[in-house]
Amino acid sequence: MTAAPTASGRTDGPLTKERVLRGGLALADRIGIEPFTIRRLAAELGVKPMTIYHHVAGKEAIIDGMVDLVFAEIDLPPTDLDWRSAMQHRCRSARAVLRHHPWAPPLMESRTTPSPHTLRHHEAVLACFREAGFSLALTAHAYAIVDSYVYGFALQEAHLPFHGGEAIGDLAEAIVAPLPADEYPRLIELTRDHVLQPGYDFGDSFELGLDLLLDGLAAAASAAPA
Amino acid sequence: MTAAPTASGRTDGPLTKERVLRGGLALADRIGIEPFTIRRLAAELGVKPMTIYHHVAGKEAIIDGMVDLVFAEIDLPPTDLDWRSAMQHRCRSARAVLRHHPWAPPLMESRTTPSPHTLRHHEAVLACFREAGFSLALTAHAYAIVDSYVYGFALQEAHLPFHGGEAIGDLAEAIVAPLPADEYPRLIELTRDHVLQPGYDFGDSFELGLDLLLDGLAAAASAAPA
DNA sequence: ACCCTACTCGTACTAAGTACGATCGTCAAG
DNA sequence: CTTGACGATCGTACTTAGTACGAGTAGGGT
Repeated sequence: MTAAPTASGRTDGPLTKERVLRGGLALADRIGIEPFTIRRLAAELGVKPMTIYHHVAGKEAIIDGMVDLVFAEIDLPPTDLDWRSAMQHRCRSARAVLRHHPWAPPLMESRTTPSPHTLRHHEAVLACFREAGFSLALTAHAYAIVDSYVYGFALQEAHLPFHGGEAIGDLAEAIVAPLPADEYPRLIELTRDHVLQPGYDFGDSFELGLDLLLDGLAAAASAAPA
Repeated sequence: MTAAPTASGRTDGPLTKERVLRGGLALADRIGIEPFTIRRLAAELGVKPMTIYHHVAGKEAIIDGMVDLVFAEIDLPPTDLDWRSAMQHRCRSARAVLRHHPWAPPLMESRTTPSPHTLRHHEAVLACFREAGFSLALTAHAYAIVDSYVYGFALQEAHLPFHGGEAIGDLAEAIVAPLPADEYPRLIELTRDHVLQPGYDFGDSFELGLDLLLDGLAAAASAAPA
């Protein structure tokens, strides 16, 4: 057992599971999940590939651990707010976190072995709904609906080749330009007259959709309370 | 020699791009996208691996083509319905299609080279909103929001190890049983008293969430028309 | 008969995951 | 100080996968 794993920002010393996972997170953030390999992670950590296998069971275990670290970054719904504000905070946090880990969204729902932070997160979200008076059935619906939206939005955002409303022109232009204008008029119209206009930001849609869902859930909850 | 070269009964004739893609679709539906390999696809098609490369550019091109086939299966919003019914129909169709191709959701948004059916689909969706009087800005929002929800829901559904409300018990039980009851009370409560109850179906949440979004968009559209 | 073209495939190179066993640093017991 | 045990590290090599290269083969047109 490795002693003294206390320091969080330590870069030297013996390799630990912690350092493997944090290194993996940094590497995936930098190069994405597809070219993420054990060999590259080993290079990132300054060790040889097989060294890693003495701290984790394999690549899958590394991915599992990295996903759990991502869940750990997402704020839980604050317990001192009304449920709507709390969920809004949690969903905004999730989106912000997932923007920094674009590789994560497709993986977060595909892990079948639950990890501690993941479980704690789900527990807190469920508690938020239940303590607001949501029935079990409505809680299950709300849980599925809100997560679908947040992950789906994050998934789309992750695959956009631009961020924050700049540098969008190149790609959108490159995609739309060669299209026959008479075949895809709406697509071209939207791109040229809206997406390519200054100030456009795909992410602006997030708040609107989240508001629609939370408003709708609030109405459903008051229509059929516990 | 071109006729029936192999013993196992499969469609004969020379290999075509069409047959490669359809075979890939069938293979991915059967085994998933992770173990999907050129060699396995070749075996599925009754051919040697390198033969495939004379019909498609590479594995990426195969995935692109398969994703486009999936888009082709999704109904376009019918033009003879009001926009809300049309979008509802399109979204239900999308969900139904994606349930048959659980590997597809994470890939459908990551293709940067648009294919014909994909473009036609997006064009039709945009036309549905625009012809209903949605402004460009609201159309962009609606497009992002609805797709986030549909893909996110499909993504979750794809990773559930059960379908249609049966056989859920084994896994849910196996996951929840070893959890400390005092640490995750809400999680256990929801699982035991709702998810494991007869008649529960995760997919039932889809309609509710879709209704909330479409209702909200309708309100937004009438509040701020063209 | 001859060649052109399309189609198929054998061989082999590269990259990646990882099992096996050797090496090495460290430290307690003698 | 020596010794031996143990955990961390790594060299080597096996396996699977994508795919480049070029050889064989079958029809079809001249």
